Amino acid sequence: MRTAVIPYRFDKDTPAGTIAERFGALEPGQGSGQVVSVAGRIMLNRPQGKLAFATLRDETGEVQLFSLEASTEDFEALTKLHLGDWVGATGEVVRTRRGELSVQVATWVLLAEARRGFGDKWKGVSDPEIRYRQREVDLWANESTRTRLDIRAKVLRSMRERLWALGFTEVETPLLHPIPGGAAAKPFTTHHNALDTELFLRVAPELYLKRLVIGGMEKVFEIGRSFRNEGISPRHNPEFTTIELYQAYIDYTDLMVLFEELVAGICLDVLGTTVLSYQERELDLTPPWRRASMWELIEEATGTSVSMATPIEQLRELLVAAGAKVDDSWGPGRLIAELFEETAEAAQWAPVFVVPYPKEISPLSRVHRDDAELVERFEPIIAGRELGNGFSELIDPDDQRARFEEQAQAHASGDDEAMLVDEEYLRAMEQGLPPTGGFGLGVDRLVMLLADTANIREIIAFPTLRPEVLLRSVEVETTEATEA
RNA sequence: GCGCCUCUAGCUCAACGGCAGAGCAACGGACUCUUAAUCCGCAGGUUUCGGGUUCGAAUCCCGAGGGGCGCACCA
Repeated sequence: MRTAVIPYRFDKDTPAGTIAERFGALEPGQGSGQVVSVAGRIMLNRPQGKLAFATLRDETGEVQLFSLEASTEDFEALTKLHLGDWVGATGEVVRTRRGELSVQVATWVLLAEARRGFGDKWKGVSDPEIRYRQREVDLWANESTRTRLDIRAKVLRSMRERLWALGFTEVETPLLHPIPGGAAAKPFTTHHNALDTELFLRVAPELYLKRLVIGGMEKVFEIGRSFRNEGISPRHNPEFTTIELYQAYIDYTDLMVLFEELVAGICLDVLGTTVLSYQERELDLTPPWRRASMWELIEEATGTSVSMATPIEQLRELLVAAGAKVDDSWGPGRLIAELFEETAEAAQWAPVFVVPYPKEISPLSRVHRDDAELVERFEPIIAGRELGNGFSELIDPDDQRARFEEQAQAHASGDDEAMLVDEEYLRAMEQGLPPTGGFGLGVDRLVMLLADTANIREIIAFPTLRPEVLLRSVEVETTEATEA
């Protein structure tokens, strides 16, 4: 290995991927007279006696390095580079006799050594253990990994640009909450030493965002992480990204339009079409999406007609017949919602807004203007999965207090996902929340659709895994010796 | 949390009750137009770990650990 000191900077002036476009007209065996500096990783190395070929890859693409013992500095060392080593190289752009556009290296410098390599040079790395735990390896070994992360970045960018264009203000609210609120979920718990107080990682930003609306921010959104202390699955990561959006003076019908337009618009920005292929099946996101009630969809799926007026015993029987558990405390609303999830939800492929929702399972939604048992809430279902949740916000502080108290009672009797009474939020509501519509959207789920992945880990750079146990005793001894 | 599947060289994989192997990477060498270059040579392993059955275990059984999938829960 070369003993030269690794430089602190390198004047890279040409992305590898731009060379083909700029110098495509060169004939085989011809030089361009143009000297460029490229930098990246050695992906393949083909020394051939007194000349050598190597494939250099950077973020933009690949280019061949062509070296000659007679004219390339430190030729011997160049031919001994390892796959994965970072190098910077400077030389004329030429096309070799065999027709490959190349940088004919005059000078070069090692920028980093790859001591570990990147797996099989042809097959790469496929072991999920390595792919998820050592994403840096996966990113280099598998091009599609980079593509998926790029799609995620484009989704976030498009989302922001579209909302900015609509006049929304992006805000940030606390991740550390004194009371977990805004969603039915088990929180992570932590502790602040100086305040000597228990804090929770947020399960949803909802309540803080509505307080900003109370404070006069009429159109706000937040894109960020929430945390739920629940199971991990191909569709669930303990930390996940959502966008929540609130706009004063609009209701749930306006929200559905906003939602479908936003999702379809993002899809158009990222993929150039609103008709995509997901898991080898066509999925058309072109608005408007269907609006349908739970009972309508249940009837379609099962042939059985149900409604909020169906006798509770019958609903219980149907749910048991569908193979689900039934809790005695559940009213008709919860039973119908469970029945829907059990029998009809997974079958919804094309986008559909399930609307309205039972009041019983919606502690933050405003009562439906036409039916006291319902709320003005919807959930968009795409490819069998909930993509989000939205509603006309509950604005009456007295009603909100009553709903919180119901939740707190459920919590006290063992439902550890039920909410608690949030006095801070109730006080804020008493300042006056105008009629407001708000929705949340699972960003990871949306990215999964656009990136065509069935597993959420594929579109999260570093998904949550059980911590790795590395044997470090030798390093610890070294450290102690140094300190002593 | 429960169920099913899986774990062999750095990577990708064979061997499936009878001497643990190949390709790539690595290491040494040859080669003046290669494209997963080619050729010669060399090295690489507590078969995830711990028990058990057996004359003999990577292989069969039990347990532990990591991972994947399904269920549950949700976005």
